[in-house]
Amino acid sequence: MVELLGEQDCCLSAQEIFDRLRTSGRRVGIASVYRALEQLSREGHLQRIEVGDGSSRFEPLHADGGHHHHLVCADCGKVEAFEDDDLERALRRVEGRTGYSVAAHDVVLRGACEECSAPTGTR
Amino acid sequence: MVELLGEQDCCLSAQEIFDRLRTSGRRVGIASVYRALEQLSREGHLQRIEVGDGSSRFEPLHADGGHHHHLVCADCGKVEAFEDDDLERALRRVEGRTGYSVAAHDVVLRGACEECSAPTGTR
DNA sequence: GTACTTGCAAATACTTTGCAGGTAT
DNA sequence: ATACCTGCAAAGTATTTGCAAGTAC
Repeated sequence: MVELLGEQDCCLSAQEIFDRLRTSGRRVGIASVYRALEQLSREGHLQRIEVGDGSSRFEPLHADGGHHHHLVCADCGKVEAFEDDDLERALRRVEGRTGYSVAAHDVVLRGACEECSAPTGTR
Repeated sequence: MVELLGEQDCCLSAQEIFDRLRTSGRRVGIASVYRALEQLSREGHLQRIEVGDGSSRFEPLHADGGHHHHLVCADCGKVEAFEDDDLERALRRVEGRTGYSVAAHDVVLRGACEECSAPTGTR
């Protein structure tokens, strides 16, 4: 299961992980998936992310420092990743001002994706 | 209930709203709270926010354009608001690049608040 | 044997829905 | 009367926990 997560580049929900493990033939229980996810995020290998679909998603924190945020289509539910150095810099500046020791940050942009926002006649 | 929400400057969970209404003597059901919240966010008066505590929070969108994000203490669960123009600018730039018509954005910083991160001996 | 991990089922938490009773028109 | 809104209780979904069985030492 750790291997499976490592292969993913973007966030997965617990249910998606469970389904993939099952499809790949492993007889696991959903409880073990949650247990593993909880442990891995406690250890700092995963970040828990909420995109507003009612469930948590989990994403591996790549050791190479690459770091991204999410873009969620309010219409079709698709989740995409993006990264932006300017944004990261602005975040770090804010974090410094807060008085908190900020351990993680999370940015979600919500809107209509190109397909879903295509004006009538474009397709 | 609309009045109650209007008085709040930061986000409340459905349960908190329910409790306040009950405390203030109104005999409402939790279902009506959820129904009102759903309607108000559909109409664009409220923004739904997830801070990772397992429940949704709702926050009035003030007509005056003031707009803030959230800082969550990973330890005690406290939620505070902050705003930063630089961050907003960076977000708008990213939004323009995405190809999405971004309707809302949401930033959550997670970490230990000043009290919870106080080094031993400071209290 | 003990200690640890696992899958299943039951329990819990948050949210939504069905429905009967109430109010307004 | 019809149409709409409400509270309660039941249902639904996501997540967590208890426990018996399995594995490693």
